[in-house]
Amino acid sequence: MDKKAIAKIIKEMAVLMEIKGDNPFKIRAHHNAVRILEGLTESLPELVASGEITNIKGIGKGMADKIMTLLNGEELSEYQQLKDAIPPGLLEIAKIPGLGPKKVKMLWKDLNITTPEALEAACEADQLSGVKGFGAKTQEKILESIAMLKKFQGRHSLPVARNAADTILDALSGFPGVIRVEVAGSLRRWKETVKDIDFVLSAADEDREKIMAHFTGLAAVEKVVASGETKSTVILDSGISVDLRIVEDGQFPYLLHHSTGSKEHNVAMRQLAKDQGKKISEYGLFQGEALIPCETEADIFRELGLDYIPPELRENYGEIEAAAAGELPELVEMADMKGMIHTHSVWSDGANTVEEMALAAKELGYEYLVISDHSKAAAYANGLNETRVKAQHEEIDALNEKIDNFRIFKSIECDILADGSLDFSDEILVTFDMVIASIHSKFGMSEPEATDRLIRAIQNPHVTILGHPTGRLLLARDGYPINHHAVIDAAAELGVSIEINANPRRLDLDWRFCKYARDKGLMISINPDAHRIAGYADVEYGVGIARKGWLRKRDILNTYSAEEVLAFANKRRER
DNA sequence: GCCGTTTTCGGCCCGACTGTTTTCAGTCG
Repeated sequence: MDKKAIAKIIKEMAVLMEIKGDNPFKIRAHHNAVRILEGLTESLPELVASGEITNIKGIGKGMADKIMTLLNGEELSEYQQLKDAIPPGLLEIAKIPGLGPKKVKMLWKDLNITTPEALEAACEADQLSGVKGFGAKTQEKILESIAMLKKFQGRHSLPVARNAADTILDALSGFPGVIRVEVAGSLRRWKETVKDIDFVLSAADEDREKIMAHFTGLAAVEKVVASGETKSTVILDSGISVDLRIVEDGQFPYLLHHSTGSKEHNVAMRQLAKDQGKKISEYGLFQGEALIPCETEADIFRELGLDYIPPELRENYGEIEAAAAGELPELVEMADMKGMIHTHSVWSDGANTVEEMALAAKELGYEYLVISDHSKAAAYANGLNETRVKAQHEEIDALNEKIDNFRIFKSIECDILADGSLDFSDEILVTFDMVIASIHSKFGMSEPEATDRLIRAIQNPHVTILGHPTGRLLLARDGYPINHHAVIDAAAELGVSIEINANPRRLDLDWRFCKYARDKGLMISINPDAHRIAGYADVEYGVGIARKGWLRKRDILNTYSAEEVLAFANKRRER
């Protein structure tokens, strides 16, 4: 059983224990373990085998034993007992907003409701309103929640969320009485998908009501879920839930920090404050009863003895310790990006000509463009055969003559075949300035097979960059399973770069592996995979994810000049 | 279930909103 499956089971155990009514701290320990597993970059079997796993804060002997049992494919008796004791449909019911473990248990014990379908029927038959703690309103809300869950998957892609957030931010920032307003939450932290959007806003007490009314009355608002003096929640017509919290301006930085999260970062920050004899909440940083005045988030961090922690890093994955030690990385920025790598043209499945793509990149201030159309195996994408490759190279040579102060590199997004070989011979590959190798077929592999396939591919000396390493499509399909650890080690060893595919549907390499890759000396490339000029804008998502992964300018291939990038490709070929 | 060197037992972050109450439990972030 792999890490992902183990995390899923421990998570399920936590929910089952909640419904059962177990010790809340035991439950929290399980939730913590899930998060640790999800963020783990080291090989789980190795950590367990060496016993190192119990050195991870939050994993003790008990949890290590559970993990080991599952890892060995053995049955976990505690899990089986929980499953035997609690009907499986309750797990689905627990996902319905507004229904927590206590109410789920009550539905089960009092009404014998154990499936979402039964719950829906019971609501329609008005059977809930008589149960203690439930009422007509609750019943109505459950029906709405069930309908909403059916309509929307619950998470949203970054472009959908950012567009919605920008629109609301515009509407709020110009409104009378608004002093400061910012997007917080997972969107500010650059998570790869978001569940909702959080706004924090400062205003005088007397202006709150009209600002709240303005917010809940916005054209994009489909439904007002909750509306209070300091906090409101709405659902937009696009299906995203949006929270707005309002405080007086003096509290703004504390609320911004609190609402940005992550939850785990906040818990650790509160503990840190407590250790220093202070207390932090969304209302302030306190020494005893006295507020420690802070104008900005940076002031808050400074008062706690920390460097400013950029929102992207606030996941409690070591950023607080690094900030205390003055060892936070100087993160890569959009302005550092010098070239567009991994782009397509009309030669394969792109919408613009090479010339149009080049002129647009130049216009945006970039110094070079790497054109990497699909190779012949990608027939569905009008992939290039050997003859057309030659013709495209002639076109690129001519354009390089014609366009001043700009460089177009000849490249190819070369398909990795099932056995790990590439679909062009070395005689053809050598004619490219650099080669991106990607998998586009035969996704149904086991982890060892897929890992081996990728490593074999990058062992070809012509390969410069590994494209979208897992092939995942966010919110749509999981990638093929790979051992990230092994692939990153191999790439670092060979001098091959791995891309962060900046398309917001991919964002693959996952940010959780970036820091490990960086520390292995791997060069990361932030690539738009642009199929049209507008696709260049996706680089911003890639930079956001790279920042989230602790990457600095020097870790990113396309922050280097055209000559340096070419040198990188040539150096790999010489190895 | 995890943690810790003034602890191996006794803690474990904090507050708003809702609905169903008439003072609060449950849920959420």
